[in-house]
Order: sequence, then C-alpha cells, then structure tokens
Amino acid sequence: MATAKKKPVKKKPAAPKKKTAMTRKAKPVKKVVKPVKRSASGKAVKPAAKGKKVAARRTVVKRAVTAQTRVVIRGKSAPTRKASSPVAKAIASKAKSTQRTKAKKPAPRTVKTAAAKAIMPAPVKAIAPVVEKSKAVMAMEEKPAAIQPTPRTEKAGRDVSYNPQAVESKWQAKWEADGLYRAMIDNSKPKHYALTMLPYTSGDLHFGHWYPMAPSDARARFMRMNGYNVLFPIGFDAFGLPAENAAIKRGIHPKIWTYKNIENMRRQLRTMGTMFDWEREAISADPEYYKWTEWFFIQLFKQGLAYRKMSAVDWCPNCNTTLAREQVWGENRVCERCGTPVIKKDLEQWFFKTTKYADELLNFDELDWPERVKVLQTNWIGRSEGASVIFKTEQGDDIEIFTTRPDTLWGATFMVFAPEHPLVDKVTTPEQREVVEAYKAQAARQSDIDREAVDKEKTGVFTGGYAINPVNDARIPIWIADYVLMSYGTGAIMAVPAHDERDFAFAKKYDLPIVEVIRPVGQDSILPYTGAGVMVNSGPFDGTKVNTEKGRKNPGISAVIDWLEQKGIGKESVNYRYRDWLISRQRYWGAPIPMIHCEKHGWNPVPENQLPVLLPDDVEWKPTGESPLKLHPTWKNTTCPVCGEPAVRETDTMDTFMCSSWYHLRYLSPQYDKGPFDEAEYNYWMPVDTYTGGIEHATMHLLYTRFFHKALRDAGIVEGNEPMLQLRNQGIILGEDGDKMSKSKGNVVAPDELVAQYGTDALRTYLMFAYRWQEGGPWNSQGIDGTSRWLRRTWALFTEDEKRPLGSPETLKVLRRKVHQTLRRVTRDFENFEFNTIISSLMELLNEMYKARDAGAVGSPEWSEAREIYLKMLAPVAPHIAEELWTNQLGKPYSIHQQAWPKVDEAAAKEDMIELPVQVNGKVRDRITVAADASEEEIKSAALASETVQRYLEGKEPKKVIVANRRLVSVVV
RNA sequence: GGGGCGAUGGCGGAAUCGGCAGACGCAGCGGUCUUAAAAACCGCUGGGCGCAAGCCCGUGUGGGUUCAAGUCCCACUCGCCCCACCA
Repeated sequence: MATAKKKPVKKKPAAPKKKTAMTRKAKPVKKVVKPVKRSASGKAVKPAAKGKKVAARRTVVKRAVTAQTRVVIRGKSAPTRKASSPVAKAIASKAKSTQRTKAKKPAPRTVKTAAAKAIMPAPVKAIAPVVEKSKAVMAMEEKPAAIQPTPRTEKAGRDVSYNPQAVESKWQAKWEADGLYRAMIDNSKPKHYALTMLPYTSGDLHFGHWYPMAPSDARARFMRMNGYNVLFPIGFDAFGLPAENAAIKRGIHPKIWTYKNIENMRRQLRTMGTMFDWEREAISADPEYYKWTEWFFIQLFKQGLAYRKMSAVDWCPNCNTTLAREQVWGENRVCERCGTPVIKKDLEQWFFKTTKYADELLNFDELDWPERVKVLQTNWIGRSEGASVIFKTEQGDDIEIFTTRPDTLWGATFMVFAPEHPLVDKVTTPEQREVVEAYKAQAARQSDIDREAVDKEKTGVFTGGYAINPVNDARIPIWIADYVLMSYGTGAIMAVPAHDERDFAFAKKYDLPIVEVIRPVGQDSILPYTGAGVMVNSGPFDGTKVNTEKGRKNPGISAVIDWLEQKGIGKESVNYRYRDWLISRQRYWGAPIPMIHCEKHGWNPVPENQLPVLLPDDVEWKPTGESPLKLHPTWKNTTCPVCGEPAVRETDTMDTFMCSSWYHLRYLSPQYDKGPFDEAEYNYWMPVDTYTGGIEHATMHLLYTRFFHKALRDAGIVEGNEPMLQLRNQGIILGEDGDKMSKSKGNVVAPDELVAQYGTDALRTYLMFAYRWQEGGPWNSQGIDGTSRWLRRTWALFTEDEKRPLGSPETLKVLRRKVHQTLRRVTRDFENFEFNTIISSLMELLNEMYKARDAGAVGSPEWSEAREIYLKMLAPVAPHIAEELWTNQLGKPYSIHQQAWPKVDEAAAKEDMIELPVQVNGKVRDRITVAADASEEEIKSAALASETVQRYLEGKEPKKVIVANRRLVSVVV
C-alpha cells in the first residue's frame, strides 16, 4: 500500500522484526464475549451490550413517602454537583449533611512518601504485596525482576517509582523470548484474524503508523482475552516508486535502502508493544514472496484476466521517462522530480480485467464495512444504466453511442465525437479537413486538466459529415469537441440540446437546432436530465412527450429500449466509469511481470517451475529514460517456452498494489514454498475478521484486493466471496497547527521522542483517548500529560501498601457496583472500536478506587476484585504497566495477557436506588430518589410529593404526569 | 454540478432507545506542601443576573413534531472529503 492516487507519495509505517523462539500455546481462556455472530446475509451482528445509565447522583434522604418508596429530595444546603460519585455518596450519607463536603475529602496523605520510600530502596527483586504472597513467590522464577526505581525520582512524590521505559523494555523482551504472541492453529478455539494495513518501507515510523496500529493492537488483545485464537501479523510493503526515487536521490541501491529501512522500522515497531507475531512477517520484495506475486499474475493470465493494450501514460519529456499517476503533481500536472509539464504518450501495457467484476464489486452484502467506503467504491465504479444505440454515418459506418436517456433519442439534433474518435478522419469532408486537423492538434496538446475544466467554454468544429438518427432518419451534423472524452463511453455522443446542459450550451454557441422531447414540469413528471435550456425552464409542460414516434405518447425508458431492440437499432446497456487496472510500470523496483515474448508465438507465461523471475541486482537503476531492466545486457534474453527459440522477457514490473492485494494470504505461511500459502492455515484463519487502516485506500487497495480475491476464487485458489469481512477506518492525526504533518512544514511529531519521554503505554493510551478514532484530529502536545498522569496514578495506587481501617459495607458495595458497570461499558466499547471512552471509563474507575481506598476498602475481597478487573481492562490498552502490576504487585501468574476477560456481574452492577429528575413543563425543577424497583405509581406519587413540584403546581391538578422509562418524570401543568 | 460526512465550553471530546447537556481529560484560576520551583495533592471552571436561595439563556441558523429534541422531520449556513463536460 505504497501510494495513494493523486497525492504525493504516501509512506506507510513499518514494524520491527524479531524471531521468537518459543511456541508455547496460550492457555485456553474462558470465553466471555461471544464470537461475532453472522447473520444469514453475512453481516456481523453486534452483540447487544447496552447498559442502563448508571448513577444515582447526590442523594440525601429527606423523608420517606411510602414504606416501599423512599423518596429523597435534595437538601436545601445542597452539596456541589461534583461531589457526586457513589463512593462519595456513601461517605457523605454517613456524615452530617452540613459536613458532607468535608467528609468526601480523602484523609491527609501522610503515608504517601513513606509508601514510596518503602518501594524505592528495594533491590532488583519485587516485593510483592502481602496478598497472595506465596503465589507471587512461585511466579518469581518465571518473571523478570520488578522494576527498580530510578535515582532521579527519589525526592519526588509517591508515584515516582514508575519508570515506564524500564517496565516496557523489560516486558517486551520477556514476551518476545517466551513467544507469548505466537499464533498457531488451535481447533479448540474460535479464530480471529485481525489485520492492520501493512506499512510501506519509507524508513521511519511516525504517527501515521501508530494511530491505526496501537488501537488495533488493543482490540486484538481484547479479543484474545475473550477466548479467541488471535492472529495479528505484520509485514512490509517494500516494492515501489518511493523506494526507487529515494534511492535515486541518495545514490543507494533501492534494495539496500529498503532493507535498511525495514531494520529500523522493526526496531521502532517493537517499541510500540504490539502483539505482532513476528514469525509470520512477510516482505513483498523478498524473492520468496514475489515468486508468488508472479505466480498469481500467471493464474490471472490463464483466466483470461490479463491482457495487453495500447494506453496513454504520463510522460516527462525532460526526464525522458514515464511517470505513475501519483508522480504527476498539482493542478498543472508537472513531473515530481523536475517540474516539467507532463505529456501523454501511447505505450503498450498490461491490464487486469477488473471491469469483469464491476457488478459483483458493487455488492457489499457480506461486508460489515463503513458506509463511506461503500459509497466511495460505488461511485468509483460508477455504474450507469441505459442503452447503446447505433447511428450510421452517411457512408454507412456504425457509430455506437451510450445514453442513459434513450427516450430523448428523438431530440438528437447533432452528434459530437471526441477529437481522437477513429471515425473522425473518415467523416471529415475536404473543405473541413484543415480546421478539423487544427482542432485535433490543439486538443492533443491540452492537458487533461484544461480539457476537463467544467467552467471552460465549449469549443468544437464541424466535420462536414452527417449521421442518420435511427429513430426518425433525421440527417444530423457530426461535430468534434473536446468536451466529449474518448475515455468514457464510446467517445461519441448523440447531442440532445433540449435536455442536456452541455449540449444546450454547444447548440446555442454554434446555432444548432433544438428539438424538445419531454415536456414535464409538474411534480409527477419525468424531469429532463438537468435544468438545462430555455425550453425546460419556460414550459408549459403537460407531462407528455412531444416529437416522439407516432403513437408513443409516453414512452418510458424501458419501453423505448424494448422498442429499440425490436427495431434492431439498439439494446439495453450498462456503462461503467471503472477502468481496467493498468499494472505495468516502466520501473526497476517491483516484481517482474513473468511473461516472455517470442516472434512466432507471441506472449507466453514463464513456466511455473522457473519462478521466480528474479530481479537482477546489477542494473543501472538511475534514471536514463529507459526501463532499467530493458537496458540490462543479458537479463531480458531467454527462450520461448513454446518453441525454445530465443525470446525476450517483459521488462516492465508490476504495480505494487499487486503485491499488497494478497499479503494477508502470505502472512498465513510466509515460509511456505509449495504454494502462495499453506491450505491448512488458510482454512483455519481466513477470511480476515477485522481489517483496520486508512480510508485513503477505499478506491485503490481495498478495491484491488476484493477484485483479486474474486479472481482467485474463480480460479479455484481461494474460497468465499470476500477477503475481509469487517473494515474499520481511523482518521488522521494532524500537526499541532491543524495542518497535515509534513517535514517541510516542520510540524511532524516523532513517536520515538515521545516514547523516550513518556513511555509507550502513555502514548498508546493517549492516541486512543484523545480523539474519536474514526475522526482523528490535531496533535496536542500537552494532552499526553493526561494519560501519563493517569498511568502514574495507577502505579501509585497499586504500589501503595498502607493498611487502613475497613470501611462500611456500603463503601464496598458501591465500589463493586462501579467496577462492574465500568466492565460492562468497556466491554461494549471494545466491541465497537470506541477507544476514547474505554480510557475515560478506566480513568473514572481509578478515581472511584482512590475514593474507595480513602473510605476503607483496602484489604477487602471487593478491593482485590477491583484491582484485578481494573488491570485486566487496562491490559489491552497499556500492556506493559498492566503486566508489571499484575505479576509483581498483585503477585498473579504471568501473563496477564493470557487471562480471561472478566465477566460482568449484572446483579452487582445494578443500582438499588435511582435518582430521577422531575420536570415541570419541560424544565428540570427537582430530583427524587426512589428504589430501583419502584413502580410507576410510586414514582409518580413521589414526584408529586416534592415541595418544589407542589410550588409549581400552585394547588392545581397536573394535566399529565409521565414516567419515562424510569429515567425521568415529566409533570405537565 | 453530483454525492458523502460533519458542526456540542478556551481545546479534545461524553451523552447507549427522544429523557438531568458538557462525563473523562487538557488548558486556566485559587489553595496545600516546599527556602523556591517542579512534581504531587485539594477545590473551582458553559454564559448572564444574584449576598444567597435561585432564575434566565445555551449543542451552527430558521422553522416543525413532542410532555420532553444535541438526538427525529423540513429548509438553510459553514467546514472537510470523494467524484465530475460521465453522455
């Protein structure tokens, strides 16, 4: 996924690589979340994970109304709104109401420094908390030493023993040594193939890589804790123009440049703390990989899906070389390297017949993909239905046109050809020859941009020739004009100036006749194409058609098509904007196209047992104006697979999108040499369950890979209709100034530096917390302090071992309720890719835990449970600190990442008192607190008993009292 | 020109089914600790009026539906993205 269309080269992230030795299987984990269910249509069905809104807020018992319904009305000296957590309430309710605010304040923290000191002097080994000490000791052999506080922290507060970099590098090394993230086939578990778009080997890992990958990793970890056998692989998109250009610029061989970058990117990726299975790494520039890219080309060729044809490519006359579309920059379409305006040049090229699958690609029934991507693909394919109709030249040649409105055929008063149309020369009369030639030459010189500018005044010239309109035998003039494009439809149109803006403008300018066909203006009428033309706007319209075939007052489009077919002058037809995929690149750094050309036998594939066609290292890859492979002295010479006579190889290479169309298959078995993938692995892991990456690939990679899969399906190589069932796109992180990050603007933020400063866990969680993941937004350099602080507070709470007197049962109950409510929400949010609220929920829970600690929860079973569940929820998002606290502070068995996701205790999560706002005439005037199971009647009478409500009633009877779903009472006066 | 998405405090964002707008965090202000600073901790923080209780206003604009609208409907404005002489 190297490049995106029309834009300057995009770089993709890279991942570090390290082979891990051990392949210990993950212990089976109790399944908590059900596998994603699929409905008959194949759509993923989201588990309904709705939680009721929690949270009774301030509750001060004032008086009971009935025995069953205790009604609580806010006291007059109401506490501030913020003092409203359940724990705080619990505390508050014990205190006198006037002292409430004070009571909520934590006890002075005289202990904190002491607690910190107790940890600090500890040598390498961890001092596990009292709880479960024996287990901790047992686990000691397995786990690395607890992190030693760093000297610089000595003077600081109680949290300072947290050294994220030390924690992180320690566990990264341990996980890797243990092969903790090896993904092996295991038929006893449901599988989950989580895929994130592979990085391009641009050399540096930046936010464009972190932003999609870190949350994807968190979700993959979540799925794993939920009992799935998760495959989360990584690799490198290593072929392509950016590498070649960078290499040219620096004078380094593209291969050396690329593989050096991969080294660096692996190192950087490792610091991210992802659960990538490095054993499955695949690199598209490895011969073991591109052997199969070539093999796939041959399979498509055998399917009749690869063909050659002449095509106009972008050509830089200064560099004397072809350019890819993305190398043509800006509105002026200049060469990215030298700034010279690019021209078109005809070359023979290889194409894949993607259009064969156009209709099937429009079908998204089996896909849980964002609506936006589906719309983009649908528009890109651009299907239009209509008819193709044959007009004739006066000399008798057929002119095929496509129209979406065959019912307006009777209004066709002239025809327009694209200047490049093959019949132009033939219809042009001698008198018009000179002007026609001049116009053609001028059109050829114009750039696409000029030519396609909508606001440009239309120009054209008369050819002198005439055509016959087949529906009424009218003799109509043939013009050429550059507003008709050879690349869309048939390159010729019938012009119906009465009902088409463009035709209308042209007819007005050159004084051509206008014949009205449709005259509808009422709302039920069939409207003309556009609002074009005087006739359309001036009416009157009677909803009928005029000037059509006799006896056909109201021929609808389909009726006209039937009629055309009967008459043999036209047929139903579908036209697409979508083009076949041009895969030839006149470049060196790509997979060779494995084809051989023989004078006698034409083009034939390289025999499969001779694959791969290796890319030679000794080429002149600096720009010379010719394809580097073509200039190699010997490489292209070979023999014809049919006759054995001397023949030449294709010297073009493949578009890198070809490589990335199947990388998800290579991950299955990157070392496999008997085929592109091991079938056993395919059968277990495919299709991809969750695919994450940028939306910029909507009409490129994501369309190519779907095409590829369908073509392979028809070749009997893969199964199923779609390669990736669920797709989720992240947004883009902009620079702090709100602009796109770019070196030239100097607004690039480097993840490496932030990891050095804050640690990976803080950066990962900040990226999840700060934005809606699908939206992205500008970087905020201060924001990361928030998650950094949160993790330090987490560390502080978990490393503190001070004992306090046990608090009330209510305190513990409230804590437990909050824990399970948070768990319910976090579970749901993980399922829905809502990472920002996962983090905020965990922050809230931590805040509650602090309050519970101050209220005397420490030492209780509820406290232990809260700590365990908190860490398990933390584990996917901040894997390192969670592991450290789990194994070395709680003394639990390594690894937290092999633990089962906790289960919500719905009974514990349930509120027993609920607070309802009471509205009078739509405005909140009071709040009442009732038992959660109070009946509607009880709630009503409680609401009416409120002094405030009574005051607003002024003694009158309420018109209406509505209890809305136990969430609010509405009194209408 | 066509299509899509979006608009909530100083900022990022919450708000699950039409039911307490502003959760959580950043920034800011005040305080504790400190020789000092940093860190940490505590409190405040949409706007207006008010000593207070409280009242009024408030989710881009204007209408509408409803007991109730950030959320639904209609018409706009602005922003971003995609496609575009597409026949």
